[in-house]
Amino acid sequence: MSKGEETKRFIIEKAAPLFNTKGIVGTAMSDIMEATKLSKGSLYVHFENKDILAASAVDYNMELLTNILNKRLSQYQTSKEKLFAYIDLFVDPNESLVIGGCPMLNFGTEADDTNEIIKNKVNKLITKSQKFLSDIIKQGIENKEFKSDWDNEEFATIMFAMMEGGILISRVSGSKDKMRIINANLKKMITAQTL
Amino acid sequence: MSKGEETKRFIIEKAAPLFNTKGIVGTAMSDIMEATKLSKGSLYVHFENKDILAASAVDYNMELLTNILNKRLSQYQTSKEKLFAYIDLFVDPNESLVIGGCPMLNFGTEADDTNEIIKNKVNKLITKSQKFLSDIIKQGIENKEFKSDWDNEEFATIMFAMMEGGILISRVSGSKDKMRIINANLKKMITAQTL
DNA sequence: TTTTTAAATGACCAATCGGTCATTTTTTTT
DNA sequence: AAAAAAAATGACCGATTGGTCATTTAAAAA
Repeated sequence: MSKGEETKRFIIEKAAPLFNTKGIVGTAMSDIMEATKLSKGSLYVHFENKDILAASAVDYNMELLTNILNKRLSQYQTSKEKLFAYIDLFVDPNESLVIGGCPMLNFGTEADDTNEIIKNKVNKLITKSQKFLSDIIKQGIENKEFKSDWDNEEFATIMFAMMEGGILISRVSGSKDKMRIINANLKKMITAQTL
Repeated sequence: MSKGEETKRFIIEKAAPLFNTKGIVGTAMSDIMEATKLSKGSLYVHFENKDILAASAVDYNMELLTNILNKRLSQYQTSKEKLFAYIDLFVDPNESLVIGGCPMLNFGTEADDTNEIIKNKVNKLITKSQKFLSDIIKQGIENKEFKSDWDNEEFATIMFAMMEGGILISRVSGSKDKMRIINANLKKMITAQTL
């Protein structure tokens, strides 16, 4: 990796948690200068403007979440174990996998009415996340782990929505109480479909 | 209502949808000047600073949502009808009851890490919303509409989380497809508890 | 109707915003 | 080691930010 590529990556790594906690509009270039200890001119050597830097940071946050998820879930064998592990990864939204919380929730709500590019990025990851879940279930059905008539795509949507809603509640209340309820109920639903 | 009170209310009414769509940080006083056609000085006659105006606008958005909900649901008699009506009010998050979408979702995600005052306001309304739902269920149990062993508070949490998650998905995708799935499943869950 | 009080105005302020660029410093290539 | 290319700097820019205030205008009280 050349010096330039190294610096570019370094900037993204430092900027990503800022954007995810303070929002895109709420994060100033001066914030990133401070976090990186780089001059303003240096930031603009690597990024045309703030929007492009923000988009890179959004991508980074999303990749980070995806990578952590893939890594942790690869340890488990059965589909049920994977689903349970997925659920458990989000028990405490105040100890988030990614600094600032779920980037889909954060950037999705900020961008839905104001930033088409970011909105589309979020939409893609949400779709991908649901497919990720429905694929695990599909596999489980094929392996005779789950009932064959379980609607995998429907459950993936429900599970995803419940968890995002749970993250919102937990982050705002500062407590994981409600998330625990959601997690327990999701597991109950999965168990009900287990053979 | 005195002239002053009238203007103050007018400013809040015009500012509320701006804050709910563009966010608190993303809305400038100049935006509100344009929306109200009032001078900057006039805005500051009625509000000490932007934060206080924003807080008032957040309150207004929340009251608006609460009032619409109470009004629409008061038409229905049975608990099941009320729950179904509640669900149906949110089938299309892109035709939102309040301009800009759900204020709990919008302000909650913006404020959770940056604005304690707004975060607490959102937390209160989320708690209240869940109580609103669990009270309907409780009433239904007392009226022998629902099974007596149905955990009303748990279901209220699940239902609320699912709907907020569904709103996020629908707003970002621009389609109500996933919300339809969520709505149908919530109704199925309720029906399963109906005597 | 006169007096008092409140509301509205818009010029003005310092601070900060995103962004540029000539110059210097550091890497990389030759 | 010399030459060329890339990276880093920081002073500087115009525009916009939230906010103030003396002055004018309008509403409320006497």
